[in-house]
Amino acid sequence: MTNIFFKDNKVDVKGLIPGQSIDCVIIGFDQHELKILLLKWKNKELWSVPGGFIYKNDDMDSAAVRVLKNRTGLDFLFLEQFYTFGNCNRGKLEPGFWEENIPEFGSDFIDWLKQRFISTGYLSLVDIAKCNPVPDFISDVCEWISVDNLPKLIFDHDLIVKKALSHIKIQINYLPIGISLLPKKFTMKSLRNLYESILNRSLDRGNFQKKILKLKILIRHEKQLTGAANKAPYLYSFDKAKYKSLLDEGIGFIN
Amino acid sequence: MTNIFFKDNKVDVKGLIPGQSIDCVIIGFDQHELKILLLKWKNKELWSVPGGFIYKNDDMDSAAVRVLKNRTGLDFLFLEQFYTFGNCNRGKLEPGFWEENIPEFGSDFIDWLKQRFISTGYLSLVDIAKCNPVPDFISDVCEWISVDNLPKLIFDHDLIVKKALSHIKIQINYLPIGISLLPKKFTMKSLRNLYESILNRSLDRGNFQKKILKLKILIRHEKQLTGAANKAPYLYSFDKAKYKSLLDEGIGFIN
DNA sequence: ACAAAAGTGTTTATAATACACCCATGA
DNA sequence: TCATGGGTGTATTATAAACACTTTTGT
Repeated sequence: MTNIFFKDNKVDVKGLIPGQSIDCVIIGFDQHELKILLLKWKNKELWSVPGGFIYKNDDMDSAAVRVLKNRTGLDFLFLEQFYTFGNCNRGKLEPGFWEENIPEFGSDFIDWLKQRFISTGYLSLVDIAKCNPVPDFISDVCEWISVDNLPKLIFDHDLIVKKALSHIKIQINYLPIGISLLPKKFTMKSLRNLYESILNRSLDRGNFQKKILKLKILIRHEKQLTGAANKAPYLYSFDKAKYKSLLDEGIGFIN
Repeated sequence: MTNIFFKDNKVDVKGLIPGQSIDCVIIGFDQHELKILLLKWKNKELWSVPGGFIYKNDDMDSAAVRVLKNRTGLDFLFLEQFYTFGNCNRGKLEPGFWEENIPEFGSDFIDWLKQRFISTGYLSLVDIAKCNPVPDFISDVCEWISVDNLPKLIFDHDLIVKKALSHIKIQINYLPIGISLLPKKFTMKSLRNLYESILNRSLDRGNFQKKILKLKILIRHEKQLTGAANKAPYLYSFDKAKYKSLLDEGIGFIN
């Protein structure tokens, strides 16, 4: 639990910028599908994207880094702002929601939560295997959920997730997709599956392989004997330096 | 002058969301170059992008529409959010700046202005000929300035402009470039010049023409006799319906 | 030997690029 | 009739798409 804005066991709201929040869409890739890190609210069948607030002497980006660190245990992740959600009716809940669900945090905090919030959405791409998901003060579960099978989300978080996913799709050639979402060593099939999941269409096996090999950003390693009755695939890793220098002009092997 | 938050000749700050602002990068195209609508602050050699604040019962998008309307006299323009600027040191000015420059607005407003602001940047593309630039309460000039020759800008407005221009460049195939920035009828050369200005490189004349004609979004009109000693160019206009249906998938004639 | 999936090659179609050609215009 | 810029065509190259062929693996 992030406890930085707690004081005498009550939430100290004074140090926070009012009316402004951060929401992080944290994306991972698990074998064959994209997943998103979600929080399940205590005693509710209601989920949300991890979020947080901004300190008065904090850059907004730093606040996003903090949220990410608190939920995943990870630092130095890819993190990028993608949209700010500012509709005036975006935070509506049934009356008494906060009082029922988090009475222990005190009425000052509850009043504070009831104000209108403008929230800036951040996108992060992470390797699920490295993550250590931790619930926050308002949730009891923090879990990877398939983006194809999302539960009921609070507020406008379904919109936030949708925007984030379309951001990834549009920016696919300019985001560190492979290097952020895959483990250090991976097969060509994994990499292709990843791109197929994001684009939501199948890509020709042979052409995909040819194109990405031509970019010279992959290092080929030993074969991986899977035990299956077929040819074993090579393992690959990224040449980080080449990957990053290519990223600026776009890793344009998909159109 | 926008006077909606004035009351008894003083600025009434109560109705506004504190700490949150809008900045509009309004882009036009004048013959051969991209221009941006800037405000010159009273008695200062200091310019800024038009901005404004958000009412407590106002969507952020509506606030941006209002700013645009107030500065240009125009409604129904292309307007799109592109980034939110949230560094904690982004509003620094020398001490006494507000007191010296706008004492007439009262100390409540000045105190209010001194708080930290998180500002969301909006991009608008407009036809310069249709605009009627109007200064706001803090400026005495509202003028189109070439983006290649920007004056000293206040706060982080140079960063805001830079981000907006790179946004246009990256999103070029998904923005209503031609239809927003050009007059109703235009020559092929104007259209090409526009794209060249945005991309900051020259495009082959023949290929450009062939590609855009193949999209079937242009309607050819009468020739325009320029008085020059050469073949007269055709005038074109956009087929709005076809243009808009193409935009979703990207007007992809530039790579 | 066979099925299955990996790695690579081939063919075809499409698109990008460079630039050549002819035409209209006013001096 | 000449220079200038506009409209269009062509040859070349590069890229994309479809899919065929070969290789490796375990049964």
